[in-house]
Amino acid sequence: MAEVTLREVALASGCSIATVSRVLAGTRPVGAETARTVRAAAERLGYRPNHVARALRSRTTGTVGLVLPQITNPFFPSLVRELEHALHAEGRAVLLADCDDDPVTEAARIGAFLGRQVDALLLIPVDERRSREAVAAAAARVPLVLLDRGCGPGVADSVAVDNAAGMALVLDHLAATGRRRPCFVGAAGTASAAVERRAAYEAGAAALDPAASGRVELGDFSVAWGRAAADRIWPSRPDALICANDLIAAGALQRLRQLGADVPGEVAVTGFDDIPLAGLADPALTTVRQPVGELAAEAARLLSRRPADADPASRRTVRLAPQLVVRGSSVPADVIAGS
Amino acid sequence: MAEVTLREVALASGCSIATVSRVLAGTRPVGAETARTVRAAAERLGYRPNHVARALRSRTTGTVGLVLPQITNPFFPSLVRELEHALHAEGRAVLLADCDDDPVTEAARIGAFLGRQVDALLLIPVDERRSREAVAAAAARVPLVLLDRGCGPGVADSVAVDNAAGMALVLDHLAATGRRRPCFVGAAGTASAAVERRAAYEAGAAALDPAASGRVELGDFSVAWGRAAADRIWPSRPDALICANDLIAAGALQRLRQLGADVPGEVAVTGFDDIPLAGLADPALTTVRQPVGELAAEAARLLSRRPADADPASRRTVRLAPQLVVRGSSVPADVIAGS
DNA sequence: GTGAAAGCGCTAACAC
DNA sequence: GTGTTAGCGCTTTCAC
Repeated sequence: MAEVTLREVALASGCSIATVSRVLAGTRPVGAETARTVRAAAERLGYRPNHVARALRSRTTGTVGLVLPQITNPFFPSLVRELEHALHAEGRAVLLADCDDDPVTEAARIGAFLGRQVDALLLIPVDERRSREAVAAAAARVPLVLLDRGCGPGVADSVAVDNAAGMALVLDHLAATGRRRPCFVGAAGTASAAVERRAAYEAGAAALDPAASGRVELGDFSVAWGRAAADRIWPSRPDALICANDLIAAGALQRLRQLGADVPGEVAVTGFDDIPLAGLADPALTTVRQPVGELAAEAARLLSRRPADADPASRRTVRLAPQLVVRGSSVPADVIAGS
Repeated sequence: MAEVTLREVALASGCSIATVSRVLAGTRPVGAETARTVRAAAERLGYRPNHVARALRSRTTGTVGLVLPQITNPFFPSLVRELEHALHAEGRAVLLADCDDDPVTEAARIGAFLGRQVDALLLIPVDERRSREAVAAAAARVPLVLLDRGCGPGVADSVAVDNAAGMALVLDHLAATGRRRPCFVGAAGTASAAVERRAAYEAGAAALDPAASGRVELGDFSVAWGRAAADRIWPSRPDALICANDLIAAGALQRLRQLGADVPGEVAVTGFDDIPLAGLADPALTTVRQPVGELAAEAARLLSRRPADADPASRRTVRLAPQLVVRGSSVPADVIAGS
């Protein structure tokens, strides 16, 4: 199984190695006749280009590092999928790193990828602050796009959903369906999703009820917190629980039903992200779908556009519009079926 | 940001490139004094080895390709996580491919990885039969380990859970808790998990009830099928629904409750895999946990052990023992709490 | 124990 | 349009 090299194809087709390279890589114009001969020889010998040699010479590996906090976070798999497809379509390969939600591990993985000469990095930072140093250092070396979460202003290009718009969609929907006593169940901390979604709730809820902006409970982005929050909040009888993500919503929904609450009759529950679990809950969760495919496409576009040494001042933040998905947790099933 | 190379470290430390290489790679014994000087110079200049150059010369990239059917399948993320950690611990990087459940895409991704000179492939085949050709071809070129699913006998080394043992755990548990009229809800097709789990049910169920082996309904590994199966089966009042995976079980459980069934009072429901959803269902699903960490460790071990041109006849299949996780869908909550 | 030299397979200048 | 000539940065003989 000795690998066929350019040299052997050149020998077989009677021209130089450089010409063969040009034909096969399409780098520069080549005579039609020669091209045909070369291609035939390459085909016949079963030539497969050696990407490592190519990378060494051309100083570009065609490889992108994808660094994420925890692949087991249910929102990430679909994002990974879209990114993999978008990048593969451009002939690039994806190196994957899972950071175990730890900034130290994250820094190590970033370093390992840089050592492997990735052309660019796609990164969902573990932490708004504690990831910043490693991210900034990496962004100085290769094009780097932040996804889904921010990492401080001006650190790198970033692509994320428009959290405020998503929250507004939810509030409009609840207002339109007659809810007047909403309550927000969010996450504490500085993560951009947590902060932005809460701020948008506070800004928009006053339209339903002057007191609504103050009804905010903060925990973390987990099912367990959703359950606990339901226990705390239900005695005050809100008519809508607006949760900062689907995990919280799933937990809240489950506990509300255990407490005997009628969902959506007495109380609506909404989530955010539209992870697979959202459609499986009972009743299924009304939620905000992130435009995962567009996020991936936009991230890929930013990566290829930015030259290696681009001006840091030109950093861009792209915000994409989310979509409201109405399901049974906010509206009776017959209404959905009838619409 | 000119990269520091061995040459510069050599110049700075007053010895040859070769010596520097030997010190930094630890390939061969080097004088203690020289080593110290070299290391200091490398440190001071901020030397970072270029993996691409190393790969070209040493013909090993330190890279493993991980090819899977669909990262959005909820069983895979935790497996990917464990594999990434196990491989990173050995200094290897993971190239990820998502095949969209399509054997043609799968073959393309395998080819792309081979072109990138991966040292080895870790592969969860899309299809028992339609993946075989590409897998066999790849296995002839690099060490290749099949994970979770088989791909025909003797095609490659493989690591998977012992499905029969898992099914036996479920049947023993149900028998011990007094169930006597079980029914199996599985998946049609030739996928090894589908076949092995069904066969194990048929072999073991007769101990509970001579007629049980015949009570088998086959669809696919989805929530929707679980719901449909519950509709079909509930009229015959089984006292246990043994599902081939957690998605089926989640669907069946949801529908059974909608039909007014008392779970676990009237009927127990069990799953397989222990995906995150299993713990979130209401009541939480009794299921069989795959030893994900061990699967990953064993796969990594097989990869590093097998020499490139190993004898095809020495192919190994490793089966790892699963673990029963008893939750509320098969046993009343107070029993679990009290145990 | 250390250095000199020869490439790994490919692409990029530079001539013609 | 095509060939010739240099390497990319590293590891690895082969001498000493």
